[in-house]
Amino acid sequence: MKLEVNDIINSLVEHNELRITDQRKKILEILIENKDKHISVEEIYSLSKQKDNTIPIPTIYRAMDILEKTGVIIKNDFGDGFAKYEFFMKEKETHHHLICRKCGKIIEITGLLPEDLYNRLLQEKGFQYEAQSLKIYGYCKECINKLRKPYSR
Amino acid sequence: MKLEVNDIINSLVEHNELRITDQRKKILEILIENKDKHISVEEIYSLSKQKDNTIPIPTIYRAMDILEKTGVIIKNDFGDGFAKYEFFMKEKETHHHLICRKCGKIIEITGLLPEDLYNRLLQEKGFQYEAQSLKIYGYCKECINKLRKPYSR
DNA sequence: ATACCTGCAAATGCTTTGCGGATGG
DNA sequence: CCATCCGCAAAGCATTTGCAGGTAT
Repeated sequence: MKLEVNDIINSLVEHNELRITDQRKKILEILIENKDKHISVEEIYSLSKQKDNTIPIPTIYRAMDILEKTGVIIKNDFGDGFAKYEFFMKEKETHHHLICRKCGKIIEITGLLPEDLYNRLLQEKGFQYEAQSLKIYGYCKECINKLRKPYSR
Repeated sequence: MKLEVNDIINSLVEHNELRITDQRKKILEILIENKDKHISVEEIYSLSKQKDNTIPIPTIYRAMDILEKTGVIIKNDFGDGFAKYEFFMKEKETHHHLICRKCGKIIEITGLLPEDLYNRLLQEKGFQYEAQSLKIYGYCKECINKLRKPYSR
């Protein structure tokens, strides 16, 4: 764990002009400890508070911007008002997200898209999509039965 | 045009307990005039100002909430900070959205998903997705050549 | 009559910014 | 040494809400 943080940090320093500070190290630790989740700035803030020292919200935002630009994390906006971040693991299979409109639950899925979709979109539309950037909204198992559908033409 | 607005209004009144006001009529007109676009509250506000009377922003938001709940419009969050609305046309083929991360352009696509995906997700994940709710982020033709990709592990 | 709607101002809540002081390389 | 970063307070900005008066049905 500690090692992985340092690996990333060394790589960052090597390839970029950014500096390594205690705050950024701690943020990276928290991100790695939660690498299977989608975590918000608020949650990172709380977790830093539970550890020794608290990292102020603006500092976290600034760190997230840099980590995103350098490809260490992926920023997601699932429409619930909080940006969500996930640690990027190149080893992990490309996945996409199902988002429940009611409870906000995120379900990860793989193998959803046709194999040739990337090339098809590139050729037909000139559009080059990002891995993991696909989102589908709807309702999860638990929420399906709690719905009302008032009016439709 | 006028007719279509009135049809919708009559249908709304019939099936719901909501009231038809001049403001809501005007908003519906604007939505229909822009039925091929994705339009923001701010744009609706500007367009109402160009017509005879100006509809205040909070009134527009409240109308949009109701129109969305009743299925007349679809609300979209493309991640640029503004909710975007499109008039729902049942005649139109189900479409999805490609969103350019750089310029914000929206490209509509159809026939993207495998036919059986809806049932597969329902059975495998218990997830019931909304038609038209799929989004893929990436870069459009025009923006692809203006990019930099700094660091990747 | 009365439940619903409007319009103004003010509040919300996530995110960003300005700036003086601190610090990594 | 000095460019970058931190931390605090304050600002930004889309969206929401309270409330008093208005309107549709």
